[in-house]
Amino acid sequence: MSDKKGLPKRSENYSEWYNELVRKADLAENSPVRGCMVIKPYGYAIWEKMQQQLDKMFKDTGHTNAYFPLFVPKSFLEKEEGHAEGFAKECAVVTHYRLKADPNKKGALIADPDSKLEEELIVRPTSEAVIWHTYRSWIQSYRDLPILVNQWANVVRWEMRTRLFLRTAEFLWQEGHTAHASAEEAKAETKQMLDVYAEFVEQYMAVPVIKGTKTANERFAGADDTLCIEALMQDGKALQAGTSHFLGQNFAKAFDVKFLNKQNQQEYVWGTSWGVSTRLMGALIMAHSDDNGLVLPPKLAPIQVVIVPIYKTEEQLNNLTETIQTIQKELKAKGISVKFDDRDSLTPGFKFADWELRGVPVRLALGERDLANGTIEVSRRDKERGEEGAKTVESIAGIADKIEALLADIQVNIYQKAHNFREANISKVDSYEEFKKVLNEKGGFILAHWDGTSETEQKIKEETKATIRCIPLEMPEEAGVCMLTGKPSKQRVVFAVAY
RNA sequence: CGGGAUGUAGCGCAGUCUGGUAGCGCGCCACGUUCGGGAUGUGGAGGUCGUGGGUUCGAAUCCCGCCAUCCCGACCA
Repeated sequence: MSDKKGLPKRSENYSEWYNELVRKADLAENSPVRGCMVIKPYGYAIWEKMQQQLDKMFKDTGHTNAYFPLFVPKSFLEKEEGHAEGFAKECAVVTHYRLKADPNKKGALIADPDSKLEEELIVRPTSEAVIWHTYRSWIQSYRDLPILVNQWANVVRWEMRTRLFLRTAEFLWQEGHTAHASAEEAKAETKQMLDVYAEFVEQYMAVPVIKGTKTANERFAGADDTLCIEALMQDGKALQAGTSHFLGQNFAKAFDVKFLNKQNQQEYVWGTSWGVSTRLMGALIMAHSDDNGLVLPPKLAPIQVVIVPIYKTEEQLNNLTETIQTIQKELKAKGISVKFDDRDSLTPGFKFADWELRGVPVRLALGERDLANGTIEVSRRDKERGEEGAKTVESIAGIADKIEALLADIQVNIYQKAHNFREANISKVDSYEEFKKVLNEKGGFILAHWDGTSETEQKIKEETKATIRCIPLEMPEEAGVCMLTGKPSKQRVVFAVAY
């Protein structure tokens, strides 16, 4: 037993635990380019599962995929004022299209001064600008609407401080961009996609979220309204898991996108955009994992069941292999992904720890003893080592049905644990003193009254680092007074320190 | 962009003060013994000491410049 191979404890250093976990579970690593990451095969497999499910949900709600270019002419970005201001400080800019040998230094390359671009190209920080420019030529009549398009892409935002998955300079995401003939329809779309995100995060990632509206301060640059889902991490900090924006007619006006309505009148198009990114990976990791490693919900685990044979001789392995392959076949028939870990030269103990680290929901261990008894050892990852029910011995007969049920149970249990944690970490406070105290000692979501002004929000942020995560959609109205200014308030809002 | 620190084997580090054959742990390769919770022994491979210059008989070590990275702040849907 050496703890050199173990993770730091969450309780001792949460952020170091996170960093090490991402690395040790083979999810991602830092790249030679500052702020950018290499997503490793195992991490990418999880992202692919997320993509597949989300993509299905988008298509089920009538959307289709398309692809727009990586580069945005600078002039496009200038068109929507709020949008330009919001992103200008973090853009990668392409100025040249050719390299040449450096005359002053052998073997070195420089940007060829003769290849300077007439107009600089911006690596997209988001695609509203290119897409609305394109929509201009796609839309003439109300008959061309709505346009319901999504794209899977990478974007670049030159962040000062980055962390694997949570904030990287380049990240993968999807961005939906829709165009509608009326404000009502666009608003309904905005809400619909928020609901899709919430369903995905809760049902598949097993992470409970609060749906809400962003305050003006936190709103997307160029939107009239931003809806979001907010999740709570195990260290008491909030993570914005997805956003859906009602763009009003802002981009239509900036890019002159009009349509002729049924009354034969020109009208500006109404827009929405919505996105989730590889940051969801961060949410998934932080919401469920423990000091032994990753804990993955079965619905998103690339490997749902791993089988570890326990043997001494090659002959013993051969005896086990037959039974294991039968079990493997039965599980696969049920659509369960199974890995038979027959790596020689690694001890069972090492494999147990290794698969725990990688978050595989169910582990089966089979040895000679089991074979003689017709049994198999079943371990569930959602319970900690030694916890009641973490490990059981089951009969091999009918094992596939049991595992299928177990996977479903794990999915529910993981959600329930995260939900219980969040409920235990939502506090209602009525004074600023209490607010600061709870924030310091406990963290989590804090429900408090706020007078609705940006000044108050700003002041609280400066003094406590907590921001208004959202004005919740599904919480009863309640009269009260702002905890800072004492002015009247009709509803509590959600405060938290955020990632 | 301010403050602090660090660049030595794939990874983590010692060696630098006081210049003199480049080391340790993990990992890797081979073979043996192991194998029901992170095994172990023996042998082996692997290094432009970030980079450019200077001082010196001799530089990882001293001096100057540059580059890069990390941490704290500022910044951040």
